[in-house]
Amino acid sequence: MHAHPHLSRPDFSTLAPAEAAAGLLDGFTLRELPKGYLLSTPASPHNQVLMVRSGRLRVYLAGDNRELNLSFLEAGDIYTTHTPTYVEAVVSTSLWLIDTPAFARKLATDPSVTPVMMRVMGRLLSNAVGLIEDLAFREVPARLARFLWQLAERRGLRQEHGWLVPLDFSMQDIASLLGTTRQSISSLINQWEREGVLLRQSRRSLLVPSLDALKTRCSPLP
Amino acid sequence: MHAHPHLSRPDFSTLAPAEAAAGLLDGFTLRELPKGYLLSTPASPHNQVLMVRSGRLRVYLAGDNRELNLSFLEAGDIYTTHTPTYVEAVVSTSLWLIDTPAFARKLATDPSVTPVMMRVMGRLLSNAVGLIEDLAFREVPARLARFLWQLAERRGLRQEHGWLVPLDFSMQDIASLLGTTRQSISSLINQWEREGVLLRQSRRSLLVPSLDALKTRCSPLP
DNA sequence: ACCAAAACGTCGGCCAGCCGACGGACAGTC
DNA sequence: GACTGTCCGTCGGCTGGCCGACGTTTTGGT
Repeated sequence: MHAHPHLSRPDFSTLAPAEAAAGLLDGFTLRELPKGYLLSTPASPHNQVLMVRSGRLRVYLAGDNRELNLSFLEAGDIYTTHTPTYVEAVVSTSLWLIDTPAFARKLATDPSVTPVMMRVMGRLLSNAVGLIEDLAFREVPARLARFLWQLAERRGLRQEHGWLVPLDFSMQDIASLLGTTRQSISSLINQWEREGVLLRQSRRSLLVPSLDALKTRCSPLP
Repeated sequence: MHAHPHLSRPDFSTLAPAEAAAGLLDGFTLRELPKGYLLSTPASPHNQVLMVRSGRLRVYLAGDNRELNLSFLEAGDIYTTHTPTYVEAVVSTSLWLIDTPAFARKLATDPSVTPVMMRVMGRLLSNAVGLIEDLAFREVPARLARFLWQLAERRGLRQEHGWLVPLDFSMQDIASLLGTTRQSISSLINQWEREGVLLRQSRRSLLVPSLDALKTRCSPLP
């Protein structure tokens, strides 16, 4: 199994602190984006490389009256607009930016940046492939189960009666991440709550008594 | 508009002949694969970088009794198994291979390889995003129209009564590229033939009288 | 020329899930 | 407290296209 788009963070443990502080961000400019700002569209001419300092970006594709979220980027996340997507600040966000020509020069002079960049692109690729697998092979319930399961694995807090899973996405957000509709997600979650797989804690968190119950729902129809 | 997976070729015009001959392939080993050989699976432990010399590779994902082709690789194509896919020789194939650790060393010592690799990964990413758009936003007829249209753009030969489009894929191959079934493709092609959009020339080529007829079928429902 | 295997054409049943619609529950804000 | 915007729950109708099935055509091997 490999990672889901929206849950993976860059692997900074492999980045020497000196690099992170000194080399890597040379040449980047710091920018503040207001909430709702559209940083990039598929049509925009020049690519760039960015790293989020604080806030939250949404990376998405848009089709005929429908949107598909590829990923949400938060503090520390790196992204490159090599690929034709929309990038939008969902809250006020500050980030470091550089455009591709400048970054290419940087790559040429400082070879230590290359492995970082390869990892970033590799991760983007894995995310994309994961989404393709979801869309092509899995039904909506399996996608949601996988999503929640991974969220619990990564962000869940062990509690007395299960895992407390923080959920700072609206149902519309989740639907767009999984390539389905708000209604389908809403119905599923409520059904699962009736079945005892989930307990709604607050508005923005779930309690999952047993991860196994989720895991069994990850496969098509056993 | 951006490229479809299965139709793009690497841009060697940007590669100085000296590089192509001398630097790039240093450290690669030449291998011959028999027809049907499975070079790589999602489970296989170590990644590699490869370039096809002759023959044909199929890159695909497998799900529950279903397969999805990401791409077919032919002479000159470069690929990296950074991402968990199956790679299989559909005919007897010869290729240059190197594994990632060795390639990483190469990248570190010879910075001129970096841009080539970035382009390759960028292309893979664009292909993946294109597929996601297909699966998420477009219905099957639109996917097929787009596929044929791009094939005609790239490989089509101008003829007296239209474009002659070579088609060295079986219908099953096309279906798997577009994330649908053999039956749907078969029905569509025959229907379009009845409507005069297509003429079957030989078994492995089509004659398209007007590309516009295809183009109008690329959008959902106008 | 022959036969097996692969590829193609077509039909109908069936269902996941999209879509529109509408009402209720929560914030904030004035 | 009323006013407004965003989010959530639920229902039913409708449909794209998957699936199984079966017959026909083409290919390739010996």
